[in-house]
Amino acid sequence: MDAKILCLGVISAGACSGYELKKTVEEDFHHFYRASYGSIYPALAELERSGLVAGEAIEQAKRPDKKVYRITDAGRAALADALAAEEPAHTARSEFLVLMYFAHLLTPDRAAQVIDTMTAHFERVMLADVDAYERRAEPLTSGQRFAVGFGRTVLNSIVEYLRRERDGLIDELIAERADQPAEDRRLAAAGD
Amino acid sequence: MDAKILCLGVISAGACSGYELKKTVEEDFHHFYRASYGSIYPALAELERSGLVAGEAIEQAKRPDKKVYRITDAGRAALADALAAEEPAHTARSEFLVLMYFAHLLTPDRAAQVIDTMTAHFERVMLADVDAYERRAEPLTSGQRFAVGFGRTVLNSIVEYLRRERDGLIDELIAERADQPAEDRRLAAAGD
DNA sequence: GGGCCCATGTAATTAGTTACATGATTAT
DNA sequence: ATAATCATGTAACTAATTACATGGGCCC
Repeated sequence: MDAKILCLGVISAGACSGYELKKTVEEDFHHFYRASYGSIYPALAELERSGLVAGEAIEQAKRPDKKVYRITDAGRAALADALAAEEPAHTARSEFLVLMYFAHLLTPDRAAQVIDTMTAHFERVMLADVDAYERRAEPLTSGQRFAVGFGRTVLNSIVEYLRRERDGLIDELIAERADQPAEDRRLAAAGD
Repeated sequence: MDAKILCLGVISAGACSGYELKKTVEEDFHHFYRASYGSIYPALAELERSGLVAGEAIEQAKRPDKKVYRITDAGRAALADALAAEEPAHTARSEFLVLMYFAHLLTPDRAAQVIDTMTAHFERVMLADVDAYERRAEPLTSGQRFAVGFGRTVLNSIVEYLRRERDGLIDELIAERADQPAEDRRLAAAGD
C-alpha cells in the first residue's frame, strides 16, 4: 500500500497537518502500519500536486507555522477507488522469531533475555494502546473497532504464548547444554 | 536483519544451494520472514567473498548444475556473534487492517469479500504449515518448535477473531448505510 | 539548562522486490 | 501440450528509513 492512500484516508476523517497525521498514524495504526516523516511529507506533496488534497498554510503564534491539508472531491473519489482496488495483504517480519528459531546457537541467558525483552515490549504496547483509547473523545467507527480489536487479540495471544512457553524452552536449552559438555561446545564454536 | 545472517543460519544446519535455501526459508520461516532470490543469491556471494561459507559447484545429470555452500569456522563464529548482537524486533504490516480501519468507506459487500479472502488465506497457511511439519523426517529443535508454535498460535487467534467478528461488522456496516440514505451517500461520494 | 514538543522538509542510504534471461526434465 | 520443478544470477526499480538541517517555546 502506498503511503499516499493512508494519508488520504486519515485526512478524509478531518483536515490535519503532516505532523498531526503522523501522530494519528502512530496512535491508530501502530499494530499494523507505520510511516515516518520521510514518507509522509513527500506523499502529502504528491497528493497536493495531483489535486487530491488542498493545503493551507496556517500561521501560528509561539510555534512553527503549519500546513493543514483537507481532502478534495477528487481526493474522496480517488480514496474510494483505491480502497476498492487495494489487495488485502498481511505479513509479519520478526527478527525475534528468527533468533528463537536458532535458539540452540544462543546461550540460555541470551535466549531468556531476548524473550523477556520482547514480552516487556508487547506488554508496554498493550498498555499504551488501552491508554490511548481510553483518553479518546470521539467513539470509534465499526471498522476502527474491528482493526483495534484484531491488534489486541493478536497481542494478547502473543503475550500468553511467551509467558506459557518461556520457562520450558529455557530449561530445554540448559538441558541440551548439559548433554553436550563444555569441551564439545568449544570445538563446535571454534571448528566444523 | 540482514539476509546474510539468515542464509548463514540455514547453512549452519546443513550445506545447501541457494535454491534449496529458499525452499527452507519458505517452509520454516513463512510465518515471520521471507526472502527472494534477488536477496539470497547476492547474500550468498557476499558470504563467500568474506569467507564465511565455502561454495562448491556440483554437476548434475538431467538437471542444472548447482552450487552447494557449507559453513566455515569463521562463518560459525560470525553467526554466533550476529545472533548475540541482533536486536529482537517484531512488526506486522497489514494492508488488510488498514482497509478494515476504513471499512465505513467500503461497501458491505467489499468488506465481506476482504474478510473472507483473508480468512481463507490464513486457513490455507495453517493447513500448509501442519502439512509441512507432518512430512518432516528430522525432529525440530527446541527453538524451531518455539518459533513454529508462536506462528501457529497467532494464526489460530487471527482465524478465530475473523470468524467471531465478521458478521457483526458487516451487519453494522449495513445498518450504517440504512441510517444514511442513498442520496446522502451519493453526495458524500461526489462532494465534500 | 537540558530535553521534549511543535513543525517541515530533504538527502543519503538501506534493503528489498520484480522482471528478465535461460533451459532441460518431469509430472498432469 | 502445459505447467511445474530444478537452478543461477543480474538489472531496474520501488519503497522506505535515518539522519540532517533549523529553531522557538515550555516544563522540570
